[in-house]
Amino acid sequence: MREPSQQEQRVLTTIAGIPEGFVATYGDCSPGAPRLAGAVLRYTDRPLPWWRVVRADGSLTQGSRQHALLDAEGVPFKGARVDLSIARYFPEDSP
DNA sequence: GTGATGACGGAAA
DNA sequence: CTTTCCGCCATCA
Repeated sequence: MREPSQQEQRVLTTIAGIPEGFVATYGDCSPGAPRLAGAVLRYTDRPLPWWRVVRADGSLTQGSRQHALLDAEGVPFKGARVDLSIARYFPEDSP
């Protein structure tokens, strides 16, 4: 297994630290390189809560599966998007 | 080794 | 409101 870079490490740590009922954006997990966050979720073998990661505008990337999981956690929706003004999680408080 | 791809973001038109 | 374009970085072919 390859040693995770500092940026990858941040992505892993951030996603793992998202509390139930909240979400974080790709940009929050990987500032300056949001595509990296997407790549990590695609290729990692770690058990991460991938459904709690949404686009910067609150729209989902994994359609109904993601919607169902978030809805089950009580994440507030505004139409087809997550209401980030309520459910957004800010990783700066997390290690 | 080079080039294309993608679970993105933000600005511009 | 929508569409287009460029930057970003690990993985894939």
